[in-house]
Amino acid sequence: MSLRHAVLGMLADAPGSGYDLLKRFESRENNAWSATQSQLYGELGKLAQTGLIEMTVAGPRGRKEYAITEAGRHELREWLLDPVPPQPARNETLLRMYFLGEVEPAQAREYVRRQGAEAEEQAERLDALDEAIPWDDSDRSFYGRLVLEWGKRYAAMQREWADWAEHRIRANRG
Amino acid sequence: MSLRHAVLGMLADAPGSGYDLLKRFESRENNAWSATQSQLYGELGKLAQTGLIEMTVAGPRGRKEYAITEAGRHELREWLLDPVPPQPARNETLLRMYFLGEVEPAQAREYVRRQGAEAEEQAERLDALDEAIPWDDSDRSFYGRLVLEWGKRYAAMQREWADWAEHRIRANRG
DNA sequence: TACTCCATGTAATAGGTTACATGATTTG
DNA sequence: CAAATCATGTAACCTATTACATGGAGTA
Repeated sequence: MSLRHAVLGMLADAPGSGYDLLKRFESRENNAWSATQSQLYGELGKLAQTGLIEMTVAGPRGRKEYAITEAGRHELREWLLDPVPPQPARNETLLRMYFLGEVEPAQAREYVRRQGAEAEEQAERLDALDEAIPWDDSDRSFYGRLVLEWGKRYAAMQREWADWAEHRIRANRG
Repeated sequence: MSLRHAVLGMLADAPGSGYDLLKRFESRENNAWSATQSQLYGELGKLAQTGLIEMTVAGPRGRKEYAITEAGRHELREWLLDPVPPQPARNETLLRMYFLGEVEPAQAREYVRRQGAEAEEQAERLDALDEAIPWDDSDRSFYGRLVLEWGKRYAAMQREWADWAEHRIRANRG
């Protein structure tokens, strides 16, 4: 149940409406978690009901701004220090790799090449993001940068692996 | 809907029962996809109903062995050559990173250190797996090895990142 | 005979996606 | 005033997890 905690964490950073959080999911948080609009509003309702967050400002157009409560902050800290349960791996790109013997080597190569190209694009997006964000000395910036660095390294690893794999397919399968 | 394709792919490799596939998920495929027993049996039923797989042998203890059909193989190939839709990122470990400002620097460091240790264990598991698997010249082995290499590089990247992050926290937060 | 492993299934619940529906406010 | 953006919500459906339930076959 991590959406719950993603929301708590974001509201611990700063209060906001469902609409606000949605945008935060689309930009920064993107790297680590995602949620649909539908899901978000539902979760905000549940969190408010259980008292982990509360509505603080009612704005125009039915805007509801929420803030984390003490109970919510407590829940967030508990979750942060919990041992992370092993995550069920779900990587569709990688899953397909297993079965590429079903298609022509040229198609397999093309598939891998494309993964590499996408990783490169991702690396560029992250570099741009890095330069666009006004980093400061806050915890938010500090830990955010660690996450961004993770993303960069992940993208680089994928690109290097794709290059390697492409050559191997050419050498061994044609 | 990738479980469907994971099952098709595994049955394209070799026929098997739900029980068999479950074990394959737990070992090799582990790196890329996972499924529970419950889900698997349900999916096998649906695939059989739509004719993408068929029961070929009824064994002892109600054992039902399935094989992929021509229609199933066709579906599998189509899926393999489809462009991979962007995957919703869901990485709980990374998600927590964003919010580590909520806890003491020492606790944050410990959290990151633990991630590094787990990555190292994973690397060791993969090395052991590599040596334990009787690789041959088949497509299955060939592409399986590419996936394994991906896993090794991923584990290495995580470990290096964790080391780096740990030092950074110590230097900047205490 | 007891234990382990093989083997399949269902029900309840939770989590996630897509589509539909509606309307206010701001800006050019 | 038209268009873009802000803003929330619901319903239907699909996917995934946990727990429960049952029993056959092989082996020490």
